[in-house]
Amino acid sequence: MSRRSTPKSVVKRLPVYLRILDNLIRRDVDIISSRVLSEETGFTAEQIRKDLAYFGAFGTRGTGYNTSYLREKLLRIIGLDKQTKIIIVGYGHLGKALARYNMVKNPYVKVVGIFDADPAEMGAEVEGLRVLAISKLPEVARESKAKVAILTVPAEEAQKVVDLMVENGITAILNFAPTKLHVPDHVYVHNADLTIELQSLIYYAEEDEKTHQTE
Amino acid sequence: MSRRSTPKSVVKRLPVYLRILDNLIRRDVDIISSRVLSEETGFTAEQIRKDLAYFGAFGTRGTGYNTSYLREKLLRIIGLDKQTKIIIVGYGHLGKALARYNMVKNPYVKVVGIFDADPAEMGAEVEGLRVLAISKLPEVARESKAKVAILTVPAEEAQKVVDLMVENGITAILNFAPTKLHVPDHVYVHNADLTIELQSLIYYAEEDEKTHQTE
DNA sequence: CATTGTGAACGGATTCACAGCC
DNA sequence: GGCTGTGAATCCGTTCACAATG
Repeated sequence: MSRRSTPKSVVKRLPVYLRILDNLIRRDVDIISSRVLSEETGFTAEQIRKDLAYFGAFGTRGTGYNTSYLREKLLRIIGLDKQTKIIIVGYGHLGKALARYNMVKNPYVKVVGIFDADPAEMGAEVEGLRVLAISKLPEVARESKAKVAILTVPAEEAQKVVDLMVENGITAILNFAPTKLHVPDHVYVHNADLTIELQSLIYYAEEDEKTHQTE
Repeated sequence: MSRRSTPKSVVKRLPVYLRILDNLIRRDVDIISSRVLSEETGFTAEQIRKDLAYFGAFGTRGTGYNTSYLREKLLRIIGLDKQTKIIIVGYGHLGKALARYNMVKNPYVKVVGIFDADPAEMGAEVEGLRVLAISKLPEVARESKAKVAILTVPAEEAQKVVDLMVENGITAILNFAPTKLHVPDHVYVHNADLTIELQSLIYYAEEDEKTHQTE
């Protein structure tokens, strides 16, 4: 299960499969074919089979995939089999929303620290967690051994905060700040600048093009 | 400037260029080379030249690109030369954040309607706009001629809301709901399920892989 | 016999290498 | 001389077609 070389395009689809499987299991569906998964996800059946085969042979020929078994495998592959600790830095509108968002209430993820530069927000209680000054980040990150961070600070402060995160063991960052982050090679950054997502959407707004759902 | 066939990969990068140009112009930089744009964006210089050349020859050989001129061109290409009207449906934590987010305060975009199913949220004032019942969506969408929508309702309600949007002229949707949307061919959906983005990030959290910033 | 798993073909996007131009 | 614009080569991901198998 070499993480090293998995195509990014595959990794992006794995959580989608997981979500569908969670739904199917909740509806007591035991077996699912790549064909039906295709209908639920919008990806082609071949692509789904290739994606899954990438990590091993999880299906049964002639039958399909066992939903619970596949779910276990996917949890393991993604790294959600144990609860992931994350920190949130930036407690503006977006940081607040994310802290309260379902994402963070689901069983796979646990927020272990929320930080902000603005003293006015400090001390606020969110889901039993106090908002702390950024100066407390090193302590919390090190003690919790959190590896994942969500960044929603203003662009001007982003790089400084990222340097601090990286120094203290963070290796994966979901970046909402509208700026390119510079990080060492072992750190993974996923940019999710919502302004940019909205602007590329606008490009398509006026035209009558084929539908292409993008993740 | 055929919108019809532009590669999606190119479209995703255009707003990034725009953001850099805005910054450069603010700092009174007149000329920029693809090399420097490359450093600012993380994309290769060749790729940037190809992307821009896709829409015409905007640069000057031996010199570079005029920042203001290129900005004008990009605004036109993306469709931001005139203010884009958008609606936001779903006024939970995330919808609230987005309504107040900078994205929406920037000059390119104007929110013309905010809707929610929950009467408790209705009537709330956001930036001079009242939160309305979803039953008012058709009227507002038609009168404003808005083409772009941001969707942050729960998964169960998403499809119903989308059908209503599409009936009333929406052609581009930024979907935060964790579900696949079914839309006619002329409607473009961009999925931005934050749970999924976080989960694919977690995949990378433990490994020591090369940095690959993704947009 | 239905459905998975996969080598081969294909196509789209990126990189290379250089011609064209200021 | 320096930087853009672009055809050719390459790389990577998707689709096709089918062999493998419960």
